[in-house]
Amino acid sequence: MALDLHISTGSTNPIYRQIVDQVRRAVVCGELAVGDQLPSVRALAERLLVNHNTVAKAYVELVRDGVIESRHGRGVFVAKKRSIYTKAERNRRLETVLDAFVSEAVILDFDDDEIRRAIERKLKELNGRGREDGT
Amino acid sequence: MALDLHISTGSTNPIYRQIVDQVRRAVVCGELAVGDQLPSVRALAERLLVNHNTVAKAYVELVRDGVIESRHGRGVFVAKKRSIYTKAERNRRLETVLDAFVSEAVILDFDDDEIRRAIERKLKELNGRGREDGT
Amino acid sequence: MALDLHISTGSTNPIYRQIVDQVRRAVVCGELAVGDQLPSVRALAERLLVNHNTVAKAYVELVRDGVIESRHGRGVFVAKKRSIYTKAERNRRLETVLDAFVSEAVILDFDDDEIRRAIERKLKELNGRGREDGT
Amino acid sequence: MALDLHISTGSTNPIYRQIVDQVRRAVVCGELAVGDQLPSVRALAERLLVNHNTVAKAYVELVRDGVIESRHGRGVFVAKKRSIYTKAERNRRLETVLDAFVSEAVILDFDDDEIRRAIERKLKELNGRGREDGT
DNA sequence: GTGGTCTAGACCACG
DNA sequence: GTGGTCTAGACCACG
Repeated sequence: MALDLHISTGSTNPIYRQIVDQVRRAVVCGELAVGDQLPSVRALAERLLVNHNTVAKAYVELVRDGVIESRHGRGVFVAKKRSIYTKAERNRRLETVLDAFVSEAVILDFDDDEIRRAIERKLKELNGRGREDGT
Repeated sequence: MALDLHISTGSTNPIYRQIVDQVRRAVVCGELAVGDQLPSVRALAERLLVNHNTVAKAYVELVRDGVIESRHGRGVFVAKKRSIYTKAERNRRLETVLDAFVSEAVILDFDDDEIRRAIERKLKELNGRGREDGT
Repeated sequence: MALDLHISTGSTNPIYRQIVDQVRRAVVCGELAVGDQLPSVRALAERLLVNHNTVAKAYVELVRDGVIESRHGRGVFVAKKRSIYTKAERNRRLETVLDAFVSEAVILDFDDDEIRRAIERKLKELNGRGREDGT
Repeated sequence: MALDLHISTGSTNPIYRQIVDQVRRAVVCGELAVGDQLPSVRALAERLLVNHNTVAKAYVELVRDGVIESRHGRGVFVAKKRSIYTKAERNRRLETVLDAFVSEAVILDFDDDEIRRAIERKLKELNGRGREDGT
């Protein structure tokens, strides 16, 4: 299955962030499996109509987080999953995105049950797409 | 109940964003009712020890989004609630932050139950601060 | 004490790496204490005669590793020390630099005792310069 | 004893570097004696499943550093040991990798004893592979 | 003034 | 052909 990325230039979210997030999501969903090769920096840049440095920046961040690995001269591949961060650091990072999510939901005037249902829907969606539980 | 804001300078979240979010949340939670007066730009800046341009920027955004309104020469007040976003737009915005949250959580290797518990904890935390359920 | 950095353009080590390494070393040695401000991206770039993007790249990496933190519009500061990486990840990273060190030493024909003495000398040097043990 | 090389494609260390380092170490450790013949570029490339240009590049570097010598039409042999670097240069090079190693270890929050133990472990590992102490 | 992002284009290292 | 680094220069967000 070809990696399907789309970036929005009008967003406050920088382009390289959008790439990072979408690749991570593809890995989480099982669209990309361990060992799969990603498009080359230049090929992806051309496809997304962005500068190659922007793609490279996204790939560097993904490498640093252990999601992908770069084999010199050969390309970029999905890495074997490994735990990089301490429990404290993982909690710190979870808190950041949790805050962003719940605040935005509350500001948009969704109530607690709507938030719960949204979460359940999304978890089901992910589990359905190739993620074996007990991962 | 006086508006209780606290900003953190070390955060990646810009200060003006923190102000906007906390005011919005206070309105949603009922800590601030329609017609309540907010502190003046300069008073709030002084209290929070931030630049007054930063507070002004936050207020501009809140006015633009219809949360507060400025009455010339009198001050800034909580506006009558009006829905700005269509249902579809609200859902679209929720989906964005929901995706960001759940995929980050999964990448960080939290399982479904940990995610649910994190959500419950955060909701409880918010409800504790004056928000009655079903608000 | 002003931060004293020097980069060598002829090295195989990229410029941004040299900056990262030297800042880390300065933090380790106590030349930079928690809360100290680093030179601005542009000021440092000018001083080192390199492009500001190169300095920015170094700072981004230091932020990602939790060594420094960026306060928007104010500058970059030495962060409070926190453990980010798991034991396994720390070991993995140690192994990489350990291999590089010992291989090079062996290739240069230093014997085991010379290597031990070099390590002792360096540890003493670091402990003498503001690093309290039990850190 | 046949030259025992193993390269890891996933490493950040380029393949040609891995070959260079391992050959040098084999010479230092006595696994390869003066006058011993090395496998041909193509034979080694085939054995290691790498591009022959990669092996050639490694051999060029080893020749340049005086570790091996190529006898036209006959093959590649371990050269008579000669010191290329002055004492000062050897110390300078050791200092560079020593700094990199110790400061990374300290940043990763390993204490002095852990560093010592890591060194001992690595030295033992190397000595186990045919290097007699005092070599 | 501060850092962050992006582009266009170049050159290098590796295989 | 692959990724990595760097420059010069631009524009944006924040305070």
